[in-house]
Amino acid sequence: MNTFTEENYLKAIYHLSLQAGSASTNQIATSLNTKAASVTDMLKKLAEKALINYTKYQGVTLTATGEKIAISIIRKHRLWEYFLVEKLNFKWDQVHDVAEELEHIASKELIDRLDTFMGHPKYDPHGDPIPDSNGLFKTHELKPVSTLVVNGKAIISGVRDHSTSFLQYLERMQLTIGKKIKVTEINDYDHSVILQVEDKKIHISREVANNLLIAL
Amino acid sequence: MNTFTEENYLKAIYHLSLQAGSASTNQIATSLNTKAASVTDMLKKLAEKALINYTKYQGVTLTATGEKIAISIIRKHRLWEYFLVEKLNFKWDQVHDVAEELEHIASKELIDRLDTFMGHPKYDPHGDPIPDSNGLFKTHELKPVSTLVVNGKAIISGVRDHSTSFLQYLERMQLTIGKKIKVTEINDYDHSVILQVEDKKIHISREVANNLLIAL
DNA sequence: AAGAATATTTAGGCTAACCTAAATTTATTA
DNA sequence: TAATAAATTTAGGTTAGCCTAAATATTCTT
Repeated sequence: MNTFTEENYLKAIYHLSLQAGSASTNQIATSLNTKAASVTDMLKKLAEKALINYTKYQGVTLTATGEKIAISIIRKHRLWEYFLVEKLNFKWDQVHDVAEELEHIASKELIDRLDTFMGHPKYDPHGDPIPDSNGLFKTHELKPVSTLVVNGKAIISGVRDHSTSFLQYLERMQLTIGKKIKVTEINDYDHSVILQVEDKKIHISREVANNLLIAL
Repeated sequence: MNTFTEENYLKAIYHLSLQAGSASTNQIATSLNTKAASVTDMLKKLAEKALINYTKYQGVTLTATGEKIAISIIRKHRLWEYFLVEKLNFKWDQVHDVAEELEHIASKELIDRLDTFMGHPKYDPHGDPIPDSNGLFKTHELKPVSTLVVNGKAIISGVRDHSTSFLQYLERMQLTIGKKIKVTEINDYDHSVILQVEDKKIHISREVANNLLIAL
């Protein structure tokens, strides 16, 4: 088995690679709140264990084995988040840190039973897909609200920014997963957007429109 | 906060002290599967943090602070065991190792919500009392079956041995928590006992009678 | 109460994961 | 393309928790 720290590295590399194709030492250091030198140490170790492809100075990608582990951690993270919100009534902005701890509980049986207990949910509270027990899931193709044109309709389906403050903002604005929206106006000057949500008009900034994801 | 290892030491010291009043270096080493020299290191550290009372060669006891932490870990352990059995349908002999991991999840809010979700259970699946969120619980005064006389009646309420094999044995014999029993015979020679449980007669050894706990 | 047995502590070392500072490589830009 | 900037790695050090072997304290036995 792997240490918590190794698991955190694998997860970070997975997420970073999704965006850029590979992860650099500095990106990993930033995302794990550690220093580049520490990252280099760990990269050697993970490469030694054949969990990453690493050539000095060139950034890293996960091997098949490494990816499998990363996905299993993400599965655990998202299932626990679902549990915390749906069963324990946590708010969606309160669950991340606790799930960061819970995701390292090793037992596969535990997580498969938890999955069954909750009825095999497909998405976590933030709209991210939950891998099944074989590690399969659709890498969802969501677009930001900012890609909609006037009169475009869509359903709020995810977030690009998972920070507490953004999630709290969305909750206050009632811009939560599953809501139907329609763009009624786009401001040319600052790219802010006015949305029709149920019977309300909601004005959001360009930044929010970029970080709020939709399905059509 | 404390490390997982520190928490495990505090828990071990708590359990050992319950029996003998204090815990010795060797007892702690045995119970944590480590070596006496490692224990001595940790005892110094815990004493430094004022979590234990330690004088060289004299064994240790928990301070009030140390005990509070130990009890909070026991609360978490037992609540998780209850969850695993009652909600996820684990068998009572399968939950210990997973609970050993879960008990170190820090969030107090998590555990209090979990407690509420399950309806504030008073006992875990093995009959051990669950401390409430203030750390209060009745240190239960159960006696072994072996203290009963012929025709004595009681209710199975706990176990002294939490090993997988003992728990599996009890399950096979249908000697589970809550069952009403009556002693129909005691064998003078080997101190084995015949119990009436529901409509069955069950023959148990002296060893089992010593490790199975009852309330009257 | 002295010697033997047992328990405990000290000394010195190891590994995982972190750090800073210095060296080196890669990327950028004039 | 040379020089500067930025990114990365290496060198050397720290802490937590563990270990073995040796030293010391306590307990038991006679």
